[in-house]
Formats: sequence, C-alpha cells, structure tokens
Amino acid sequence: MERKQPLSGKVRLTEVAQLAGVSPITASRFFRNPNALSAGKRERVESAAKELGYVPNLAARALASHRSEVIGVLIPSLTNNVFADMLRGVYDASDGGRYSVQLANTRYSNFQEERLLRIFHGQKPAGLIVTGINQTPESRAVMRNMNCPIVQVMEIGPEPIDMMVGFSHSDAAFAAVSHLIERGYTRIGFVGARMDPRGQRRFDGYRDAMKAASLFNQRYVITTLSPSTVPLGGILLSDLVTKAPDIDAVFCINDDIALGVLFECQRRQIAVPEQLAIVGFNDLEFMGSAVPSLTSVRTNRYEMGRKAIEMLTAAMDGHPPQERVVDLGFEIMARGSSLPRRT
Amino acid sequence: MERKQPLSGKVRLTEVAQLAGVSPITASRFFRNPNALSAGKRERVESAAKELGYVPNLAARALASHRSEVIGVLIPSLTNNVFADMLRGVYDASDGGRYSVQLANTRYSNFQEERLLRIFHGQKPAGLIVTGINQTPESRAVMRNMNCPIVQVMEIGPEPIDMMVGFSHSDAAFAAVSHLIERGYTRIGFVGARMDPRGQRRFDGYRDAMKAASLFNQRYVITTLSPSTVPLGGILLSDLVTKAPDIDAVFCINDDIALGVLFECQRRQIAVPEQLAIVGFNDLEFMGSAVPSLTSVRTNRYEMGRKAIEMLTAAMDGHPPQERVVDLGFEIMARGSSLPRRT
DNA sequence: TTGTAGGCGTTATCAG
DNA sequence: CTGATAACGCCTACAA
Repeated sequence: MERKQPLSGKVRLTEVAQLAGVSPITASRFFRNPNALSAGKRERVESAAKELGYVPNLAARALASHRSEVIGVLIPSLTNNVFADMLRGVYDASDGGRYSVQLANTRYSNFQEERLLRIFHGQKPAGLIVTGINQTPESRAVMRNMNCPIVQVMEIGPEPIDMMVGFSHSDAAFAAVSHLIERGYTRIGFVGARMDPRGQRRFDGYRDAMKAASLFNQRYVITTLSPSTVPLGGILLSDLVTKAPDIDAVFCINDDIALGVLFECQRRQIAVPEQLAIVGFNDLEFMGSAVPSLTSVRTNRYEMGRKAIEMLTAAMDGHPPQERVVDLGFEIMARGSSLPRRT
Repeated sequence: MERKQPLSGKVRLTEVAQLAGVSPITASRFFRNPNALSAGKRERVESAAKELGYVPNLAARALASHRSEVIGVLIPSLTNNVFADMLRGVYDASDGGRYSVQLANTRYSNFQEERLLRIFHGQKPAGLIVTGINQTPESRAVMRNMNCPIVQVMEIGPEPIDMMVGFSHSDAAFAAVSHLIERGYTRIGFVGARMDPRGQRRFDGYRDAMKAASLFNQRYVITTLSPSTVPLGGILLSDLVTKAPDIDAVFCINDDIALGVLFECQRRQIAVPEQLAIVGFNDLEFMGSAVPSLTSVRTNRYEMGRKAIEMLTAAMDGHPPQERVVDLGFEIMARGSSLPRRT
C-alpha cells in the first residue's frame, strides 16, 4: 500500500485532481460546492483529498477570489464569562465550515473598537460580529462601508446596522426587579459595576420597575465604573448598607457582584433572604449551588453565538434571514435567595 | 493623469512603484525593510504610498512569501478562565504589532488538536502557541513540519518541541499539599474533575506529597472525567465524605471545584477549616472573598500569554531566546480555609 | 456537469 | 542597493 504524506502540506489542488482523474477546477468546485459535481467524481475527489491529506491554501483562494473567508468578531473582554459563552457558540457553529473566525478585544473601549473595525475593514472580511448596539457614529460609518453582513450580538434595540441577535437587558432587569416586588420586597437596592451600555440598561429596567411601583429611591442605588469582580461585590454591599441600612433586597448587575454580596452577607451575618434577598444576572453555573442558591436571570449566550453565525452564513450565501432582529429572550431563575418575604 | 483600475478597486504595489518611479520589488522592500532602500527612494515610495492610500494585500503577500503574519493559538476551552487569562496576555502583547492572532478551540480533544494543527499547517503561520505538553506523536510531527517557532504554554516539562513557558503543575500541587501537611492535616482528600493532563499532574503532586509523608490512601481520592463545575465540586465532596468520613482536608484540582466544596460544607454544616480544610488551584479572584477565604495556588497566566508572544516574535525576528524553557512559577496563597489545625 | 485559459498582487531568486 | 523574471495555488470567467 502506498504511503501518503499528510504532513507535507505541499499537497496542491492539482495533485488531488490528478489522483482523482479530474481537472483542477473540478476538484476546486468540490471544495466549494460538492453538489455541483456528479456523484462519481465527487467521491473520487473526496477520497483523493483524504488520501493526500489536502488542505486548501487560503491565501491563494483569497487572492484569486478577491475575498477572504474570515468572520471578524469584536468583543469587549476575553475574561468575562458572558462573552466566552457567546464565543463558544460562534466557534462551534463556524468550526468545520468554510469561514474562519478572527477575534479582537476592544477592552470596553469605543476607541479601540473603532480602530479594530478599521483594521477589519482593510481585510475585507466575509462577515462581522460586534458586541452590543452602542457603536460610535464613526464605527457605524466604517461598518456601513464594509460590504459584508453584520450581526450585533448580546442585545437588541432599534436601528440595527444590519442584523441583531440578543435580548432586551432593560426588560430582563425589569422582570427581575418585578419578581422581587411580587415576592414582597420593597426597599430594593441596585448594585452596579462597570456600567457599560448593557449595565446601564439593566439599571434602566431596575429604575423603571421601581418607579412603576412607586418604590424608587436614589439612596438604594450604588454604582461604580470599576470592572465587576466578586470582591467588589462585597465592597459595594458594605457601602450600600452603610448608606441605606433599611434595604431588604438587592438586584445585582451581574452574578459576580451577586456572589460577592452573598459572601459579604455571610461575613456580616446578614441572613439571606430573611434580612436581605439577592438577585443576580446571567445565571452563571455557580448561582444554583451557592448557599442559599441564588436567583438570577438566565440568558441564552451560547445560542446567541450560534445564531449569529447562522444568520451571517445565510446572508453570505445569499439568503438573508427574514427576521433581521432575533430576540432570544431570558428567564427568571427563582431560587432560595429571593423566597417570598416572611411578613 | 492616467490610472489603471484594478479589478479589486484597490491600489496595488505596482501603482505605488510607478508613482514613485521605482520597480515594484523596490516598493515591496520598502514595506518590509525600509532601511534596505536608499534615502531618496525610500521617501519617494513612502509619499507615493501615502498619496495613493496603499494597503498591502495580505493574501498575495502570504501566497508569494509562503508565510502569513498569523500567530495560531490552540486552547482546550473558551470558557475556562485559566485560558482566558492567558489569552488576554496573548492579545495584549500582540495587539498593535505586525502579527495577528488566530484562535482555535480543541475542546480538550487530541483529535481536534491534530485536525486544527493540520489546518494551521496549511496556513503557514508565522508562529504557534499550543496548550500543554501532551500533544500526540502525530501532532508533534505536524508541528515539526511547520517551519515556524512554537511555544507550548501553561506548563513545562522535558523535550520541548521548540519553546515553553509555564510552570510545573506537579510541583505546585506538591507544595499545596505540603502546606496542608505542615499545618497539621493528615487525612487529606483529593477532589478531581476533567482530569486532563495538567489535572493528572496535579494529582501526581498530591500523591507524591502524601506518599512522602506516608499519608497516602486511595480512599481519600475521588475523581471524574466530567468537566469541572462548581456544582460538581459539591457532588464530589458528598461522595468523598461518604466514602471517607474521616478526612480532615481536601486539595481540589481547581478553584471551581473548591468553591463547590465550600458550598457543600455550608450546606452540610461542616465547619471550614475546623472540620475540613480546603485548598484550591489557580487562585481565581473569588477565592479571597469567600467565607472563609479560600487558600489556593496562584499562577501567572496572563504573564504566560505575554511571554509566549514575546518569545515568538523574538524568534520570528531572528533572535531566538537563550532560555527556551521559561518557568513562571507559582505561589501558595494561604488563607482562612487552611488555618493551622487546632489540636 | 466539466474543462481551458489567464490572472489575482506579491515576493524569491539571482543577477547587476 | 536595485531590478527582471518567475513563480505562489487557486479561482473567475467563458466555452463545450
């Protein structure tokens, strides 16, 4: 039996074609649109490619076809689980397909986002995924200039640049706070960090829910621009109980803050939920196993990533989806930290 | 003023060269090594490029030069904080430089790793970062065939493929368990999940430390191949205390497991550390704010990413570092969960 | 459904 | 230090 050399990397399309007994262009078609070949040749090319360990040369492909097969993805943070979950969906959905993902980290900076968009612009990506809906006018202009489909992920709102997939952060926060109100809590605090656009909208939802019930009080609100961390949650709660010792619940801008709040309660011997109810946001895995288990708002981050790639590839293949804005919704995961208030 | 309009609608190197009155290859040199040109031509090319708004075509460059300016990075998971921290270092260090990062997710699968390496191989990256030191022989063969510098990150060991930056997981685990032994604990359990190669070596360190003190007992060990999660930590502890109710401490394979163990202790009213000491691994941010604060092993993950890029770029620029294996060490962060045992 | 030409924009090679 | 000549591997026409 013949020994192939799958490690050489020097296998060209021509050689696959020769082994399969077809012309190079036929082999080329196989890799782009297998169904355009007759069944016999399709199989011959397929096995030839496998036998030789053929790997397409993307540079040559891009040069000849005048387009890269790159999907650019911009996220604000590499270490925030929320984006990591979304990214996993992106990579899972694009893996094995013809498009490769190019990731860039804006570090929550509009300026960086603009800069990175310009770089992508120069590379003519096949598609683009950006986080959120608060791009600067300059960024939006650059994107409009890019002749490719674009999906904004993580949230939805008016005036999509092209497509959107996410959910309403203000609605979700409104629902979470309403949940607390329904359960009998009235002096509900807001603990916020980072306060990026999505955090702002979660605050909006909190404020609207409180105002709707005539419960809003600025004293119950504490926020900072510092990045969210578990320790910070503890610090913020300390400040809040000093400022507003009468609070009976807190809605936290995310689960890390919520965990820090819980730890601080344990430290201060504040009974949860008897003395203080806690609700987080995102429903990270640890929320259910904390003691007591922590109520949170589940969002479909992995699905957002998958869906974004689906919409993008559909559009790139000439089938732009009917629904340009996809709402993936949310769900209140009611747990021990927000049991109905004992009267 | 005549100007040929290329199909792509973009300015080509040739046009820059014409405007500057030099040959294309001279213009080409300008963009790669300006100092190789005479001052006069250098300036002429520079201003011509600026005037025309020339942007190099990376695909053509890659095709002709047989190398892209891409650094490939392979990690086992997108959602594990440990790799995210390393990645942040990678992106921070490479941002603004001439190399762009191409990320791929092996999902802890050797098979996927091999497949992805073949793809990278086809793209002729300028450099490569892979996680860990347990690549299959096939993967190693592919990498040897890639004519580019390679850094293995996250751990160190014998026989580097090219370069390495990390630390010894077995030494770190040995130190963590020794810490418990020094503090008076003797019936120390091991709680492990995922059990990837690095987890295995952490177990090795545990076992060696226990054996060195004549304390090893297989009954104290519980492991699973399931992915590490906080809830799983609780489940494993439950199983362990059933199997070995006499344990007085646990060394957890990572911090998520440790947090789950702590929660389970809270649930079962097991006093920490009086009845059970806990030590985790990685020192994620929440460890210090838990109640009690949790002892862990700090590792320099961000620095690993930075250093890997530094070593790579140095090697690519023809200055391979003297030290091909860089040990970034670790530190035991002793906290409340492993206070000296009360006798 | 398949094949034939020619070129995509850049760089390696090897002279001068 | 500079330049002519060939690739690089694949794809877009168009034709059969």
